[in-house]
Amino acid sequence: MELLSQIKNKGHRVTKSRELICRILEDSGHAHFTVDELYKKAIRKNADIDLATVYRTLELLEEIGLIAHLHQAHGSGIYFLKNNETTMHILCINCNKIIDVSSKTYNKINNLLIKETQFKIIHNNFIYSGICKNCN
Amino acid sequence: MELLSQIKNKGHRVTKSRELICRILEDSGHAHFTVDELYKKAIRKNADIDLATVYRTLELLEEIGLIAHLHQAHGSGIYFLKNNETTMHILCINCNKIIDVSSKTYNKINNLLIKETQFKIIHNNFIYSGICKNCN
DNA sequence: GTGTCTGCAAAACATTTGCAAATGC
DNA sequence: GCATTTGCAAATGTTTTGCAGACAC
Repeated sequence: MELLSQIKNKGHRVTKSRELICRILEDSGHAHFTVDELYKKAIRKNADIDLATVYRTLELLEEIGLIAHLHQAHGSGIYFLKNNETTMHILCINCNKIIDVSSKTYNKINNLLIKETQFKIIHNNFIYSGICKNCN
Repeated sequence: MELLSQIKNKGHRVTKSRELICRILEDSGHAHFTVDELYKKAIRKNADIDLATVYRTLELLEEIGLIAHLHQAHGSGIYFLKNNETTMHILCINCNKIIDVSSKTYNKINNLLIKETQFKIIHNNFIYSGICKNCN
C-alpha cells in the first residue's frame, strides 16, 4: 500500500474511500482511467462511494504527486499512477490505449522545444494521438 | 476576406455571423482565443449573435481546415487561425501567450515518437506549457 | 473531542442539440 | 422557394462546491 502510506506520511487521513481508490490504481499497474471508469470500478467493489469523493481523492493524490492526469480533446480527464520516468503519452484513437513515451525520447523532445522557443518547459500536459502498431 | 471566400467556395453561405467571426479572427492575426473571448468580442461589435452560433461557426471553419483548436488542462478550448506550417503549440503559463512550433521541429519530434512507439501519428492535439523567454 | 472527510444535492462550466423562425442564394 | 443558418432554450457531460453528518486519529 504504497499510495496509502504516502497519504498518511503527508498528514492526511486513511479512509475507506481512499483505500479503495488507491487499491484500484495500484492493482491495475500503469493503466489509465477516466474518472468515470474509476468510479464504476469503485462502486463495483463498494456501493458507498460518491463520484465527488473520487474526484477529491484523485485531486489529493495528484497534489501529493503520486498520480497525474491529462485531458483529451473532448471528454473527460484521464488519470494514472505517476511513473517518475514518464511524462509523455500517446493515445491510439482506435483501441484507446495510452502508451508512455520513454524519458529519453521525452528529453530529446524537450530539448528541441527549448532550443527553438527558449521556453522553460514545465509541463507536458497532453497526449499525442495516432494509430498504434497493433491497430495499424 | 480570405476566410469568407473559402466558406463560399466550399458551398456554405455567407452570413452576418460568419462575417463577424471571420473578421475578428483575421483582424487579430495569429492570436488565440477561447470561445468565450471570441463571443464577447463579437457581441461588442454586434449585439445579435448567439454563443451557439459562435460554436457552430468555429466548427465549420475547423471542418474546412481554416482554423484549429486545442484544449488546456482545465477550461475551454482555444481557437486560432491555422498556419499550414504549424500544428504544435506551446503555452506560457505566466503570460498566457501561445507560441507556434516550427514544422521542422514538429517533424523531428514526430519522427522521434514514431521511431519509439511505431505509432502512426495523426494528430497532435495539444500544447506544452512552460514559461516563455520574456517571462523567464 | 475535534478537525478532516464523505455523501448528497445543487451549482458551475463548456459544449451540443432540437426546433421554429429568419435569411441567403 | 427552399435549404441552410440562426437564436433561443433546454439538454448533456464533466467537474466543483456547500453543508450537515460521519469518521479518523
